[in-house]
Amino acid sequence: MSTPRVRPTREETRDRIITAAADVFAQRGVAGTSVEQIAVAAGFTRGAFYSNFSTKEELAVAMLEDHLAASQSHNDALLHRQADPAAFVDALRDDVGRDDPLHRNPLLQVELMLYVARTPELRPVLGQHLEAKRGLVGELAATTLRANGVDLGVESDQVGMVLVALEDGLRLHRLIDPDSTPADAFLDTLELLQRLMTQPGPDTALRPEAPPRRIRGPSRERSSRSGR
Amino acid sequence: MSTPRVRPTREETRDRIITAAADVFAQRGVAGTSVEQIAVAAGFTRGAFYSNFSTKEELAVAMLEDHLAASQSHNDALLHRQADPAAFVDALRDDVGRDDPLHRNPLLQVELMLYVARTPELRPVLGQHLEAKRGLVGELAATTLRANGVDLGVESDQVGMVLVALEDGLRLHRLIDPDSTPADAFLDTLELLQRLMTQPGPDTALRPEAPPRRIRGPSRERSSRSGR
DNA sequence: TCGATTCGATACATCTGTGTATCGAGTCGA
DNA sequence: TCGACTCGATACACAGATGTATCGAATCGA
Repeated sequence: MSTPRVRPTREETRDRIITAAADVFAQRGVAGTSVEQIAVAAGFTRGAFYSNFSTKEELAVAMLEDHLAASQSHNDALLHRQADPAAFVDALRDDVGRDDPLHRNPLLQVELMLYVARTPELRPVLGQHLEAKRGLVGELAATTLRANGVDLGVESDQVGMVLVALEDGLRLHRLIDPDSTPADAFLDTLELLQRLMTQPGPDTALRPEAPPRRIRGPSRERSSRSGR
Repeated sequence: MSTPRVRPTREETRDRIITAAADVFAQRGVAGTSVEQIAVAAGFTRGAFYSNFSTKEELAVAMLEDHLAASQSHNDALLHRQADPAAFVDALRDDVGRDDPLHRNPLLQVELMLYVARTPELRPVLGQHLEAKRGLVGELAATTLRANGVDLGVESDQVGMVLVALEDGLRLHRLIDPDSTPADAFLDTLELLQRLMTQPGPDTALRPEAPPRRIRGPSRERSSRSGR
């Protein structure tokens, strides 16, 4: 049998603190959270906190770096396994059901972005990540469009910039009004754009056989895609 | 001669406090700012603050409402004076050089959005404003497209949702890396989209006579548009 | 000009948060 | 099993923030 642990590993403690802090940061913000609140949320006292981190800011940085590393490796995997170049939207759809706790917490994501914006030495870190994501998304989009014989006349990086900004903008607005900004608004918009770009020109832009697609609305039902 | 005021009007004091608080909130966040810091930034003591507001939160709400009112009336004016329906981008371009201090401070805008997101009773207020802006932008876009004989097959509200989200997303990313997210990225993207939508179909999407337009880059120079 | 009132400054009591120093139980190697 | 070490809990000293009570100068009406 395994050793009946009474005291958790140092790393376990550290992870529990980070995980708990993620929730509290999302609720109250980094500045609005005390070390005590973090420790209690993790089931410890401040002693445990100061034994693992020297300041709240150090914890915030660790949390950010954890997330960026996870996100980065996820994105790399996404790019490499891209078998079907036309499945652009599907590839991004995989992004949704990720395990990373930060990824599932839009409030925390925005909070950390704001935190980074106010911390000059962190900006390059997130900036690089942002550019990488733009590159990935832009490349996926360009590949898809190219496969359809479309040339937008803009660099893929710029397409990436726009799409990633759109995603984060919708995320932000969803914090304010989830009803008017459904969770799948981004993916649905992607599909719409894809259709518009690979369609005949303006004169026939309205295709009767493809009824106007509702972006908003109860499109919760989604055809369960096969494995992977 | 006018009365040599020694003591500022109550309203002047209030406005000075709100204006000063806007700066401090942008720098440190609402939660990270003390009442003392606000008072000092406004050139007063805490006594003046508590004489005008009962809590920091009340000040934040007042600031938000001031901004929303200004923004709303601005948007209304924008809609009514829309003489040329094709000048969609130009209409929005007017939005840039506005006097409203909050409008000129993207960090504060995001900070307040996050503040609202965490304050349930404020969400409907900002939510309504968001929907109004979506409606305005969507309507402007739809009008422009209609004038070009384009029908996207989506409701204008949804176009508005996407465009406003794009604007805010770019704003957010600009906080992290202004170099890779130029100030005019949004307007340039609008122009690009407008061109794409009113262009011939995919087969001729690449128009040699219109060289690929750089969204990013030193496009700082902008042809000074004639008055109004 | 004189009282009444307004409003910002000052002083005070209280509370919350921080970081460190110390303690003690748990863990691990020999 | 024993001793050294690790790490979280506890206690303490200190700093900063909050809100209120009080004071006094500026303003306004008569």
